Amino acid sequence: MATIYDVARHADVSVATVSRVLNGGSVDPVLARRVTQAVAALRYRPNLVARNLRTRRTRLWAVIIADVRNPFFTDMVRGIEDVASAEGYSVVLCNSDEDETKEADYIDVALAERMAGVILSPSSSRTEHVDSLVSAGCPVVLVDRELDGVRADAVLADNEQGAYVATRHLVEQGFERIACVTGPEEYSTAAQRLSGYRAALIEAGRDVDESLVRFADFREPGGRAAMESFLECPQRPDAVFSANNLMTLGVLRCLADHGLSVPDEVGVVGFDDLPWAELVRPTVTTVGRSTYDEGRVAAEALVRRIADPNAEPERKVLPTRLKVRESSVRTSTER
Amino acid sequence: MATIYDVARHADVSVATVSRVLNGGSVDPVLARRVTQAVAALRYRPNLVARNLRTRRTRLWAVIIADVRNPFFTDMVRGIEDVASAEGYSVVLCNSDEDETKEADYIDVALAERMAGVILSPSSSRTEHVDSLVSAGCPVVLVDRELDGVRADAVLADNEQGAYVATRHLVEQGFERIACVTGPEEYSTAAQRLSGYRAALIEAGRDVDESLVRFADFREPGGRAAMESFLECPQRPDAVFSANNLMTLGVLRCLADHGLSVPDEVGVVGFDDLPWAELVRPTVTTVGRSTYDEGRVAAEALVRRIADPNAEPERKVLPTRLKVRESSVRTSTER
DNA sequence: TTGTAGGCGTTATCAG
DNA sequence: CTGATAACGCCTACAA
Repeated sequence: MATIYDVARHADVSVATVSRVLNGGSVDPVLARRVTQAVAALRYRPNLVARNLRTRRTRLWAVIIADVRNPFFTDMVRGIEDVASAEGYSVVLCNSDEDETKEADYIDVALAERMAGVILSPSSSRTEHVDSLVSAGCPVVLVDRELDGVRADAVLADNEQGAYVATRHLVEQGFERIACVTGPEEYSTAAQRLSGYRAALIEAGRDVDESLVRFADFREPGGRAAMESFLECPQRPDAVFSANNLMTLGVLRCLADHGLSVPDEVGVVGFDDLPWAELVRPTVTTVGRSTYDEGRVAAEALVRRIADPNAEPERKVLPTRLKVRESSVRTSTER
Repeated sequence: MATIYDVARHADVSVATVSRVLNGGSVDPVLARRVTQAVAALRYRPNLVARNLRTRRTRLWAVIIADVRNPFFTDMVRGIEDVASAEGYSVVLCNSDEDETKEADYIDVALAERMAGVILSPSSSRTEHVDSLVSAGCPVVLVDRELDGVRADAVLADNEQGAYVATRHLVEQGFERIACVTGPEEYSTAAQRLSGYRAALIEAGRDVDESLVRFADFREPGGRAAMESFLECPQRPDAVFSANNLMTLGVLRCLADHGLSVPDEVGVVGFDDLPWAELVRPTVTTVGRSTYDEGRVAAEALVRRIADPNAEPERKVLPTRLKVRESSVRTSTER
């Protein structure tokens, strides 16, 4: 593979001149043309590794997400990519798979490869890995999930409000025993969505029955298992609020397996959109959010952070919107 | 950020010794311990950019996929990641978004960053970008889609066979006018699946009506539009074979919008699994494949290719399996 | 076993 | 404007 020296020799100029035409310094048009031709002739491509070493920076962002199979994250990535590409960065996606160890590994790579910035949706409540990014001076933006005590920008959904509205909707529909399947207790999203659920029940003058709450794993099998366990209760719930899309899928599967009709026997509302929410019968009521925008806003925050490493961290909360569909609406003759 | 020189000074040894304890050379235990302590004290992390430059290699794989929002690709990535991590590589995911330009950009990055290898599902039939990888000596494995005239390993599904079985199934179910929505004409997968569809019709003694074939884009809106156009035909089809998962989603949406019942008015079979195939009513008949294995096999091929850059390229074809569900099965009293 | 020194491919500084 | 040359941080002969 040709180096800048080969090009210089071929064009009969110095490496400095080659570097200048490559990076836009001022250089005699005649020499510039010779260089350009040599570059083409030798199929020369600058070695970014060397350039990165010399300039001590990179044009790469690491986006470390908790689950590539979750449409929420992949949709969000689109928003990130668009901003990144407009700003001249390339995005590499890393899938931590809700695994703290993998997350730590990718953070190490991002740090060791001196990536220009990191957008992270943490897969653990341990702050040490993120702290290592922050303290190393690597620009980092948290997305979707926040971390207590970490001085970093964060872009989040209005989890509590979204869960509150969803639960209140179930109350208004006349459901009596409303259960909640939330995520791992240590995740901010799980806690906030649970908290919104509780707030709605309390506001309605109901007492919060802790036996109707499950902490699952934000994945499909977890949602399914949680629903399964509800069905074994002596007093089975007549409605469920599920705190993310994948678990909603599991809840619906479980209900289908048991031949329970939705919403007549069990009403369902899920946090996060589902690409197929309107295809399922019944269609699924969801708490939607502007996923693409969450990505875009996070990317813009990263751009700002890179430009000004010492700026005060910002915490941006984006609104959610309840999309009422069939799974939560009782037919009027019911009850 | 500390360098290897800082560590050497702190431990009162030479940089060579530090390097040796870091990379496993033989070194006096006493010195080794001093080094380890210095590393910890200074929070030293080797600069991979410098290491990569010096060793002229990387422990990074680029996985360039055509669509992060397609569950097929993200599932496949899991298979790749597992092998990569076992072999000591890190995987960075790049989303070309079915866009030839983005794909070219990511290929450039992979090349310029001197990544150890690339797994690619091409977003175009142009071979020049892939050729630039191959001719630069970068190990590359094609996955899902193959490219004519490119000397690279490829891991594929048995597209023709899968499409053939799917279509034959529709024939056997008594559907008369079976349509096909395939992908962009230049993609091997689109062509092979169309070819399997045709083969089944011909075998059944039917003539292939080209007005029942659409070349869409492998995305949801494309599938929807294609189905829409079928419905405007004077002789509307009574069944559809859709050549990928996202387009199947679009087809189903279109059918639902028009209030057409599946499978009684229109039978549906889709290539690729759908995570929610069994949740939709009716459940969806699909041509499933072992997605995780495709990723695993591709990764293993890459490992082999890295070990032996001059090995003869291999072309691996993995089987598919028809999963018959409700969307393609006519009730016996029908017709 | 240990240390010295050269070089990986660029960019940046400084004379000319 | 152009061209030598010194870093960037690390690994690795080679010599001790």
